[in-house]
Amino acid sequence: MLDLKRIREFPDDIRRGIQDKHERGDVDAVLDIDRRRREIIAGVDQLKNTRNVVSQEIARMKKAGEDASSRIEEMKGVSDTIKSMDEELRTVEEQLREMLLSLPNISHDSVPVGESDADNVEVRSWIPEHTVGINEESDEPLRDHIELGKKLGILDFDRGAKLSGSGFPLYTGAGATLERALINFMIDVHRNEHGYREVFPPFVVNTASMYGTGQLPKMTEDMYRCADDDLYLIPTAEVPITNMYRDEILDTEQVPSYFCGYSACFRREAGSYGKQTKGFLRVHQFNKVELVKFARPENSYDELEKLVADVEKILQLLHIPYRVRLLCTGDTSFSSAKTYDLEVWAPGEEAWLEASSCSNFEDFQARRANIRFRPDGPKSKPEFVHTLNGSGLATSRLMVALLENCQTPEGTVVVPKVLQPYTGFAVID
RNA sequence: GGAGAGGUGGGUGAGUGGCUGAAACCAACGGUUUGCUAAACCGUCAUAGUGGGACAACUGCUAUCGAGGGUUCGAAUCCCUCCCUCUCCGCCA
Repeated sequence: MLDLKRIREFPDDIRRGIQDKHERGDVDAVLDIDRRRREIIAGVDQLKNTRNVVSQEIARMKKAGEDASSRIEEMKGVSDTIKSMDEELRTVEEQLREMLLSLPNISHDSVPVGESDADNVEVRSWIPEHTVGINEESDEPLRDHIELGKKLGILDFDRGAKLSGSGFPLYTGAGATLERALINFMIDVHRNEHGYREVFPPFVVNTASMYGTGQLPKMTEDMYRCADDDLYLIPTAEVPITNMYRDEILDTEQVPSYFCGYSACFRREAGSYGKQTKGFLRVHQFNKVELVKFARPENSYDELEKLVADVEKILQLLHIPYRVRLLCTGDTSFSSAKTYDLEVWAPGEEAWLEASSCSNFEDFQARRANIRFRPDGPKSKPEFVHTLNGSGLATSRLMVALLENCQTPEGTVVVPKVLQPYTGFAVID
């Protein structure tokens, strides 16, 4: 949610920002309704004041044994007016809130203006000195992850579909072990080397949480919902982890703080059928280790760079080639002010796959979720924190890259050194 | 699923219709005292909206005692609905 005062003061900037982001939002309507709201407040507060004053007087008169009936009669009318004005105010504020909730975050100045993926800017790329598998010298054609998965008996898409439908992958044998190893490895690196505190969140959350991080109201059709309990399956651990501190004021020393946590992620991917649906590329359930930061506003962009570096470290340790791209305004998500995507190279697909998205939301989520902190000791006035998060990383896409990069000409897969303590085996064959 | 209990400020916890935005205590913060620490004492100690003011200091008003509605001149206090938490029993991983 944007700051209403900021909209009042710089309406043109907001209009342009919304346009750059290719979102919709009627700034003038917001300003109109805000003006109306303040009118009502001015009037009704005045009336409440008289009511309070006169009520006190009535109390005093009664105590003194005087007759207060005329004053009481007078106040009946006032009370009725207050009631109807309060009702109108509530309606107006609800409208305003809905409008504000539907306005996107505005991109940071450092974000290139652009329309789509084509306008994203590659910031850097990284290629390991040596590959884990052996593929460059061989004449054997590279296999893709589906073929590898089938041949090695580690991914069973058909039976996954039998259980739940397409897009619900089933890992078997060494595949299941490898998946678990990846998760544990990533959490350990972030916890032990990057200073993140580990959390294990619930996988379903209530609507307030979904509003807090910005999934609601816009992404309703993309989420799985348990209608009987009015709970949603989380599309990312960002939701529960960021919402841990919803409606709280953090102490000075609690900011910045870093959290990492694993969760399964559930996405309906409505409307994307037919696109990249084969194998692991787009699934309804996947595993992800998420990084979340609560940062001070003045250095949240430094925190974003560090966050990206923390994710890169994982890929480097796994010897997986990747590139970092800065998303343009049009490709940046609704809630984010600035986003870097990390894309891993999948040689079997001959494609870059988005495996991580790292964003600074500034105070957009914090304002929605009402997460504040005292910037300068226990007496200082609360301010909204800046929230950041990034996938560190999503295992589905990572698994594709890993299998395809670490395959041998014989069709086996070499497990990267750093994962071997977690898997207990060095080769999948 | 059955039966109960309860939701008040950072915490504990008073408060059953009007000088209660809310006692008291603890924590925290500032200070006095002190060789240092401790103790003691004094003081400060919510958030938001809206207006004045230089979008300062400061200040007026309004709101907030789980949420919403009702009764009343007036509600933390009475009534209704909902939400949440806890305890016991049953069932179950």
